[in-house]
Amino acid sequence: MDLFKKTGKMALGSRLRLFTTRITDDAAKIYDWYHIDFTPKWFPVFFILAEDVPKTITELANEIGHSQPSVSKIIKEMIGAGLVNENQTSTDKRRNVVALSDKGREMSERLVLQCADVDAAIDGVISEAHHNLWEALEEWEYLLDHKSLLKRVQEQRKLRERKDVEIVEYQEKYQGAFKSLNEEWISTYFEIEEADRKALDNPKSYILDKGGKIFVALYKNEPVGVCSLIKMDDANYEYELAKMAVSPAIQGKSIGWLLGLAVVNAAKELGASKLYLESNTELKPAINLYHKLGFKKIVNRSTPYARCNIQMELTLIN
Amino acid sequence: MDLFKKTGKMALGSRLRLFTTRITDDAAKIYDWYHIDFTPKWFPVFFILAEDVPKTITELANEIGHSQPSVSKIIKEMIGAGLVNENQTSTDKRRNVVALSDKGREMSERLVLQCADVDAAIDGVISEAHHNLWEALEEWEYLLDHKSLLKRVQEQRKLRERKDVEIVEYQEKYQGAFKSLNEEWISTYFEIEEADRKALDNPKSYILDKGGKIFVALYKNEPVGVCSLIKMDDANYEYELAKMAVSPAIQGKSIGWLLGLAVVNAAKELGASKLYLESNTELKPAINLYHKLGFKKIVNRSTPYARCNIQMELTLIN
DNA sequence: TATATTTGCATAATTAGTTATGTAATTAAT
DNA sequence: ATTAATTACATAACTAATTATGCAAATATA
Repeated sequence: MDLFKKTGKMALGSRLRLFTTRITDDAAKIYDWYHIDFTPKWFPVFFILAEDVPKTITELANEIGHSQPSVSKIIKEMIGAGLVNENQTSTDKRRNVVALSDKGREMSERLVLQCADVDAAIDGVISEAHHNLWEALEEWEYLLDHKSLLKRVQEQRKLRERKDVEIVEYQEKYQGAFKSLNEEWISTYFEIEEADRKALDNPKSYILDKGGKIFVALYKNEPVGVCSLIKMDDANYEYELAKMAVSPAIQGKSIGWLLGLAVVNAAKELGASKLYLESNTELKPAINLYHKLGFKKIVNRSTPYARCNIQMELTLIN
Repeated sequence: MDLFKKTGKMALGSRLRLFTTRITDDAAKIYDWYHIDFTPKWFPVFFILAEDVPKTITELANEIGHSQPSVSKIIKEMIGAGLVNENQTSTDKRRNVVALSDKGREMSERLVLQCADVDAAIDGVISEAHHNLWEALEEWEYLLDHKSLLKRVQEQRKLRERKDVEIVEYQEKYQGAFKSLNEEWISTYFEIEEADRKALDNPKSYILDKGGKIFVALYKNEPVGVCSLIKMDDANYEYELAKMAVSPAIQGKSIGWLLGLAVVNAAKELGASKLYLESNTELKPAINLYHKLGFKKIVNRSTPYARCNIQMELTLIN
């Protein structure tokens, strides 16, 4: 298929499907040529039963990796072909214990030679090829058991998007973004308070000049998130993490996490021993993020914000 | 799947099927995760249309290697999803020319990033694996185009069966087989004649002592075929190939061919320049075999056998 | 020009699997 | 000893492909 040279690996599934039908079609022809009245799809079930241990439908399904109804149907067909007997003795009347019939056992013997020929033929292809398909399948099964394709794609996306994300220090030109990003989420969930307005309108005098810091997350060079480290006027805490805001349009790119890390690192560099924050339990993703950053809930602090119903701290052991 | 360690390569088809569904299921989850309303089975058709050249149903089917009804259905679904427009201008009213809609083109752009991530993820698996699945598939497609799996299995069977076949020179103990194998086919098609009886009862005096040879084909050490090289008493021909008989139970194992070769080679070794035989056109497989050995039909020879209606010769250019 | 053949496609029926569902038999829990 | 939960399995409905079939349009042929 020339197509797959162009599509890239995205079409792996399609390519596999096409290839699989090709192999299965040939398998059917092979049974035919050996004058063996047999269907490729019976093979896995038949193979297990050829070990001559009676099995239930469900046991067979588990061993061959099919669904139970699939085995149910296959067994029905094989009974029709006289290869299998059902309802072998069992005290449990729910179970349908099946085993090869005499005709089945006889067919099993006849299949041995065919199996040997097919095995040799496939080994032939393998030896002609540079890349071993059989081994590759085994490896892929193992690797995907370990980490699914979905998971791997998710990681790739993160990796790609991280490349587009940059955390920079505040500059005058980001004042608009600093204000609007914060106003967006505050007004969505709560009311904007006087304390907010002061800080958002005058970040320089209210945050930076007092010894705080503001970080801006740029996505493709556009500001999409902000977070500040605010110097506190308190005996217990020197710094507060506050005014964290990420554009809702750009969720799932770890921007909150990166901003949080930047603030925590800045606090460490400034020699802070603890970091404080206040928030609201309604904001579940935010609380989750704070937990991930290592913050723990504390109690009994006063706050100028009405919306605050949870307070947290992070101990920075340098 | 542990099963496949036991079954051997015979279960390649089953293994591939299982693996394919696994990949396809994950692919569906991936589209989902990207919030793209798309089905893996649309991908090949979509990919072709994304080149922005309108195509007919049949053209698409050929390019992606599906049947025409399959594409017909896929297109119907994609029209339903608003990704494709049908009945683009065509003078030929049978043709259904389809192309991406604006929504389809937009989706194509969104898919680019996802494709890149999937590609990278699959490349990741490939780099973790020792055997390259993608390359292996490409090689197998090529190798099976060149020679099908069926053909390869047929060859393996021949090879296996040849190992059980041995051509040996006549010994006294094979006299019974020499007689009965010949009597079997002669009496099936014709009458046993006096000339037959003499040679079959006394191979030593009638064939060997006159400077001829007899070869016996053993299958698993049992005599299943015979053929003789008989010294002739004729100005034109020194040797005749005769009394070729193969047990009907053991057809298709090239035993006739091997016996014929043995006789021809013996004739060459004895320095014969031509080899003669007579037969009956009723015996089509035999005549075919003689042709394959290089014999050509000749005319106007007398023969002691009533059943003979064709005569052939082989020129042995050493 | 009329007729036969070929082509393009939709629709129907089939295949080999899947989930979803219902029911009887068994086991666990009160 | 009931009742609730679980289990084993068959059956039904769905899925993504396939072949088979039929019909209209276009092309070739007489």
